[in-house]
Amino acid sequence: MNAYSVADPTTSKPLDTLDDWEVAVIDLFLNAANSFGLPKSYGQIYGLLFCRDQPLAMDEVMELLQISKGSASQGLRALRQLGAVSSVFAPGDRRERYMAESRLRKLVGGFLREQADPHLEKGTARLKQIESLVNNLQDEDSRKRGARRHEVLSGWHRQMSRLLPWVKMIVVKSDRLLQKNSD
Amino acid sequence: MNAYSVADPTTSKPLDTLDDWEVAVIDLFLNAANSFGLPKSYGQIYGLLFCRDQPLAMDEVMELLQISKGSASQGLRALRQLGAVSSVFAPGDRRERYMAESRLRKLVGGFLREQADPHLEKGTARLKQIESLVNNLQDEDSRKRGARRHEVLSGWHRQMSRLLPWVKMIVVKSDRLLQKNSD
DNA sequence: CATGTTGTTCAAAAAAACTTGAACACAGGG
DNA sequence: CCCTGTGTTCAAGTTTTTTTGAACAACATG
Repeated sequence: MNAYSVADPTTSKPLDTLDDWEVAVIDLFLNAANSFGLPKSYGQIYGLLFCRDQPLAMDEVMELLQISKGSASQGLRALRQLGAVSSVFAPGDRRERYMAESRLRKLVGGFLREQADPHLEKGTARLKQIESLVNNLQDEDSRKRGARRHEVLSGWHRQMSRLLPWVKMIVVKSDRLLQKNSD
Repeated sequence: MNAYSVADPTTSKPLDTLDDWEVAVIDLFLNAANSFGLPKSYGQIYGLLFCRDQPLAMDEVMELLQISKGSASQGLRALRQLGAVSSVFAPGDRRERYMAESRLRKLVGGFLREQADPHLEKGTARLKQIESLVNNLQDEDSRKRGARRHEVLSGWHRQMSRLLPWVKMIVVKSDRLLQKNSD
């Protein structure tokens, strides 16, 4: 047993508790979420669903992870938004049930679409703003220095824009080389 | 003039204040640092140095950005560690002076080396731990499920390990295509 | 409709991350 | 040696982010 185990002996069926390896996987995703700048509860929720064969309902997620209704609701929404989680309805049950997307290319694609792409767009606007501020400068030397910096930033922006499609493509390519579609 | 301008009229030389475009660039890097999971002060410091032709000393950074000694010291150390900032000594001045690295491939390389590589290493250890926990399971079906999940995670880990060198290479390649070495 | 179930929202509480500044260490001069 | 300029450290304070839970909306069901 471990910290996530449910104490109540009347609910001691395996699916109501977490195995030790599941706790380890959940913790792995908790840390991963952190390094991607996402709340740790998102990582926990994804990790839990990732471990399970059967989709889970929100109250089961709350119970197993010992998190609040609010966290579960917001986490599941964000994960669906990222394409990391999808939902299904079991016949005869009004509750929505959630399962993890475990194809890496989908996860990477969703993350880049939601996080990187918006940044690139904002970057375009910011670069324009900087350019105009630089052009307003009176002093010749200052304007030249500003213009050089603007060029460097534009170059970075261009390269980043080129890089992203490659990142997606490489993941797909590895995917095919491995002759699987589940990673 | 802007929020970063120094009020004291006795120090009104251009290099003691920030141009509007510099403020915009600093803000750009502030936001970028945030999205890379770095403290915003790191972004500000890098942004300031990026704008300048001449290397700045720590007290100049503090003054221009209005940040504390501690932030400046820690920020500069971290940025040097990342390879984003290098230091030089001007003759006849005991202070260390700092300048920004503006070659994208160096920045990306340093970031990946300091952030991604350690994660991959920790991942290897975690995967071993998970594997052993899975192998300890008594129940046949549980063990099988755990083993499948471990395989998926190992596959992701492998793909990520392969992806990183490509990311570095693509940046270098663009670098050459552009026939420049300053971005 | 009244009721129970499911899920969302959001203000307040808690936790985490960042910044500050005073104390400290170190290195040259004088 | 002592003093001054430079930079680091870290406990405490501040800010930001995340989590919580009670109130609320939506909806099916009897």
